Amino acid sequence: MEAKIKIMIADDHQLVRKGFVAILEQIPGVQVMAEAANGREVLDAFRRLGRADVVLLDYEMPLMNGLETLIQLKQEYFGIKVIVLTMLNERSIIQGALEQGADGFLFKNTSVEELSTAISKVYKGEKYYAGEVALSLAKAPTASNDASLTSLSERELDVLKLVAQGFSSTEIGAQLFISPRTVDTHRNNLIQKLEVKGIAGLVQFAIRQKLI
Amino acid sequence: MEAKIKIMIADDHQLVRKGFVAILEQIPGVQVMAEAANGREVLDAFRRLGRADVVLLDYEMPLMNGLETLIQLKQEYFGIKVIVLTMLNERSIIQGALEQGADGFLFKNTSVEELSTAISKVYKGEKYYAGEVALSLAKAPTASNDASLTSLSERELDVLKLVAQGFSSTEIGAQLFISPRTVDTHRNNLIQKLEVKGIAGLVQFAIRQKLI
DNA sequence: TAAAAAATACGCAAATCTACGTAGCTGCTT
DNA sequence: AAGCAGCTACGTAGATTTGCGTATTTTTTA
Repeated sequence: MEAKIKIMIADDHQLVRKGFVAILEQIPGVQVMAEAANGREVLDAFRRLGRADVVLLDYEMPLMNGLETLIQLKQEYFGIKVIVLTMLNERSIIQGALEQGADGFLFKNTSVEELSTAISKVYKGEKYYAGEVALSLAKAPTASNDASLTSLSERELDVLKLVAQGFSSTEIGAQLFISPRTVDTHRNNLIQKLEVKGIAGLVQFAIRQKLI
Repeated sequence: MEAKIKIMIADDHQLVRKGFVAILEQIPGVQVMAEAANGREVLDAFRRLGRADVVLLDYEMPLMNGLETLIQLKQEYFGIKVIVLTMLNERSIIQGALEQGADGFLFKNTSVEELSTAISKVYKGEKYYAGEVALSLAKAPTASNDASLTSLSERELDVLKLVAQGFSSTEIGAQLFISPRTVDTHRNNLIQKLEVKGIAGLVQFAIRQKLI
């Protein structure tokens, strides 16, 4: 009999996480090695208990989200297999995960069978992406999805957050110790970069990116 | 030996739902009678399979969310016990559920033990609310939480939606066939009613209320 | 290292928003 | 019928946003 596939699970919602554990324990050939409520706990667990074969990462997590965790894991543990799970079908999430070398990508509305398939494939060194992944990537990337946060400068991010919180240019200038006119420039550049309409569009973007 | 508690589960994410099933099946005295991906499926299942003892409703669901389902169930099935589950710790959600007679209220980061406790208590006719519930309700309701949508007029809602989408007063006036000044008035009344700062605050409110 | 690109900062004018008021009209309740 | 709430409309004045330029500094790239 072969050794079981050692799995580590990260999801911030305890009930959901325990649910995953319960599901996985019903899959033969799989062994849940550890659980974590966020990315940091995953790294801690690796240091304490040694490496897992496959890591199941929920994307939406506090402290350290799925993408950040994926990057760290791939960097520190050569050959580690990671499957990213998410509830949100958003191009930016998918793209980020795939760029960082996620071995699998699934949505939370997939079946237990698909999860099982993904785990064994990924374990064998293959990739497994849910069908919706290709669909989402096929969609022409709009600036607001594509440019996303990475294309914004530090300063622009500062300004964006404050704008989205309802501060005026004058107030923001005072907080950042820059001229209100400079704040205007940043705001305008943001509006252009993100291809949105006015302050309202910026607030929408900020909220969707969970900046506020 | 007593009859098992018949439970119905509703959650739109298949993997999460299956996880709940797996968890519940490990709890003695409990029997999962049916699953549903949304509120409508719950009502269908009741009609097809008869009533469950306890219904576990995820709040966030498409087609018919937890609150709407709760209302329907309480209306059509006297004495039915319902536990509402959610990921979001938001006063409006909690308040709505309790007002509509939810017998239990839990967050998705509770433990399996607490879930088990809640189910058996609720089955016996008692109420079970997670500790955070009281905390959230204790927080003084701000206008933006309290006044919420109900205190806004139809026209104000129209204007709010358009403002949040980034249209200017002039554009909105053209769309609604009213003077831009009138749009200004509505916008200003909204800002006052909701006690928010400017357009940014309105957009935030609109998004949180899922108006856009 | 020089050229190019990006980030940062500021000016100006027109459009817009914001915060005050005022006021006629409609539909509903008392 | 009077009272009330909501919708509509307008005015003024100051603050703010927005669109369009320009310039300096920093970073990236060739």
